[in-house]
Amino acid sequence: MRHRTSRDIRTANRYEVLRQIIAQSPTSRQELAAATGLSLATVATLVGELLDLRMITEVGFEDSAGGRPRGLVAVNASGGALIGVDIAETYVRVELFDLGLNVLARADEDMRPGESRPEQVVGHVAAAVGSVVTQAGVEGARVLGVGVSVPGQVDRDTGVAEYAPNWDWHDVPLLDMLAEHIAYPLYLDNPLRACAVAEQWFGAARGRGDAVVVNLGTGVGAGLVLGGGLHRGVSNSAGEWGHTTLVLDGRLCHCGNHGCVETYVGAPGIMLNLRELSPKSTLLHPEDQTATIDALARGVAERDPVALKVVRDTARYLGAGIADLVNLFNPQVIVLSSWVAAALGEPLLTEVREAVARHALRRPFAATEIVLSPIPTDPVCLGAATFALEGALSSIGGQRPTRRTARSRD
Amino acid sequence: MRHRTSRDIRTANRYEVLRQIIAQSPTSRQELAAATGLSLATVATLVGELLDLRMITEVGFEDSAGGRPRGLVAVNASGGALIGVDIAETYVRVELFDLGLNVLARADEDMRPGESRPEQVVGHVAAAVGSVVTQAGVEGARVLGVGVSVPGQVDRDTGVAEYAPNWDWHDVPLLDMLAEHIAYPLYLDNPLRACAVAEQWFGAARGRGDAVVVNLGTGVGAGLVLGGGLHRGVSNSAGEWGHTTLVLDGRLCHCGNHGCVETYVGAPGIMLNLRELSPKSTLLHPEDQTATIDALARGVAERDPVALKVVRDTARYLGAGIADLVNLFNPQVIVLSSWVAAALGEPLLTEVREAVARHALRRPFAATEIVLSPIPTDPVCLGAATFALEGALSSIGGQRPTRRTARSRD
DNA sequence: AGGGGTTAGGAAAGGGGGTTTACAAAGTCC
DNA sequence: GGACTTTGTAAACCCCCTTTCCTAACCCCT
Repeated sequence: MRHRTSRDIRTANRYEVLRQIIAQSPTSRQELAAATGLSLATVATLVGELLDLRMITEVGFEDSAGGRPRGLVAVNASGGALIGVDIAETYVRVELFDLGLNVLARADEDMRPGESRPEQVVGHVAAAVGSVVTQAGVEGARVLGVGVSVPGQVDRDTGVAEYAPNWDWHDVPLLDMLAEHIAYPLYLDNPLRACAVAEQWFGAARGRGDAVVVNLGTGVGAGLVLGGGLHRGVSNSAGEWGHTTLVLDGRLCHCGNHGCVETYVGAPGIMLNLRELSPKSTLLHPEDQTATIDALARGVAERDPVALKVVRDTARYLGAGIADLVNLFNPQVIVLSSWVAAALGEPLLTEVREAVARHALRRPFAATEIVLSPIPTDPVCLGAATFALEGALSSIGGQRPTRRTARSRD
Repeated sequence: MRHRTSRDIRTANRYEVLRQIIAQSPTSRQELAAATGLSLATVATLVGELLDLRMITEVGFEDSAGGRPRGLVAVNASGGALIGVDIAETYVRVELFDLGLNVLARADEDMRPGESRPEQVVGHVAAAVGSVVTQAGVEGARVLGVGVSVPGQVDRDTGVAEYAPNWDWHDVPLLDMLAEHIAYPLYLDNPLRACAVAEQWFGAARGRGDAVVVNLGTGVGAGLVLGGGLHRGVSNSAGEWGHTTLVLDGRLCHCGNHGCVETYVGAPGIMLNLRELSPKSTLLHPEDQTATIDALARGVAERDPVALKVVRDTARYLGAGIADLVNLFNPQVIVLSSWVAAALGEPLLTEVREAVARHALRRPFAATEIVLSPIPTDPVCLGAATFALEGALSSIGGQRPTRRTARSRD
């Protein structure tokens, strides 16, 4: 249990100020102070730091009520680039962002079922990272860092993928291997936490002390934002909500247990819900999760009774599971994220809200918002890039206090 | 989302030092520095503060390896008194502690089923508090504070019991009402968090950053110690684990939901497990939870097959539920607390460990210890008193720096 | 008995951090 | 052009922790 130091306070405040600037660009120091609750002096110092780092720039002035005009600052989009890497079971996706977190370039690499050796995956990642840097035409020096998300349990400090169930990896020194191909600072974590941090910085969890980001994809999990920070647990594997028991002695899960949430609301689980209801439905595309979920979404839009029923059943399971999260964590907001949530959208959300209302305790439920993720792009890449951003912001504390040298503002 | 300030660091360190002193009295500054990871200078300042407050005293010297002997400090048991109040459905229990957290006096007041009005409860509390102060013969001035635990949802800042399901209280200004009868500083919270804080200070969660305290009584809940602090949630109702769904469409719970954990592993749930297995068992004492649980415990000790089976069944439910906690929180330790856990003891623990092993993910499970609470007395009273202790320690930050006046050591 | 070695603990200096206060800068209004 | 307003920086201050220096207190050895 490491001690909290005053430096942590500084880092947290730096995060908060930059978050706020990214969220609302351009903005004034006054507004930042009001939004963050910090004093004007502190905001001014932090803004000065960020200006020195060229992460933001002064962009003009705003009339004040009869006095000196407010100076405005905005993200300096071209002040650097961040790269997010989403390693999944069947593909590697890499996105390059500017500092406004806009996607400048993207590269996808498909991985064949056989390609599961770490060396092969590392090769794909290196190729894709090289590709986005070339595409975006940024000089390498401007890349502030590369965040890598890999499913499973990782040690973010040593950069080791301790356990990745997809490929049966054990203690793969992924970051060291990548470092041989990639010269930028590297950061490792898993998709659950990537999505959580993306919501915390840019999504529905912004400014919320306690939030749970529910990830609905092929697998299912929850990213926990508690007390303003990511909760990681003692071995960095907190948030394994997908293997929570929802139905005692229920469906068999690949984890060996029965009745896991994932077997009912993960994409394969939803397919099973559909198959059990209507084995011959045309909505069902065996062997293709994405197609099936998309077909369901279209079906719901067209008021197809089978699709409606499947979504309702799924929402019922999901609602019971989310109600548990509401009761346990009493968060301000629960965010539904990842591709299944994005595909099924509002209809799912509505049903889920009703189901949660039935299962959760009244008062905690009343305190909790349930929303869809407002993030339009791949949240895993964005979150991974955010790890790189956080890394860049933390490391500046380490070096000397960056004495501001005569910064002219004309 | 309030900001963290440098004062919070000080308070946390103060807690840690005093915790350590209470745990191991007498002790030296050197040992404290090693145990807390703080510098010697900081430890010395904090120890000085506590000496000034008369919470600890210098008690002698210890030989060092050939140099100046180490000064030893110990809790000054008679330096003050703390009172913990445990308000439950059918009784009010009040205990008075010295600063070593030893029980000096105890008072129990039974409440008849009809007596549910706040005024009546307040009357009982006031009477019992008066009683323990008289019994212990301490001067009133030495009482540092009174911690009150009431089941349900409370607002600890305003001292309002927002919702107490036992008596259908809504927004009762409990602390204001008590303040008319009790002149000491008052602190309000609920039994879940009281047990958690008791474990954090004096029990199995000491020194652990992440711990879950599972409360097994008539009701069931979990106190969450995350990142070294209590997690309260946005409306101070985090930890309502008892109403987590364990069996979809299972037993009806008084909360209106089906299949809640509480209906299987709360005392009434265990009685139902017994009744379903063997309706005419002599172990069953209808209308008397305590007697039934005690009978079960004796039955297990005597290898009664029915008792063994009931405990095994209960442990199976409990294990599935606790496995969810292991997966979600990835804590260092899970503590089983409250009277049902104490009564069923080791046999329950053994079965629970096996059941959790079957349900939880392998790696998080390997990182988590599961233990019985080592606290021998009523953990709720102890925890409530601890709230008063924490209050006394926090408030000293507010006043002036207590300039140390010539403290002679002869 | 008196010095040298060793360890404990206090006092002062130093480096972070945040806030308050004072003041210069840059406008508006009369 | 002067008075008023508002912004933003600089300086002073308080809090916190650590490092460094020095004295206190004890041991051992001569």
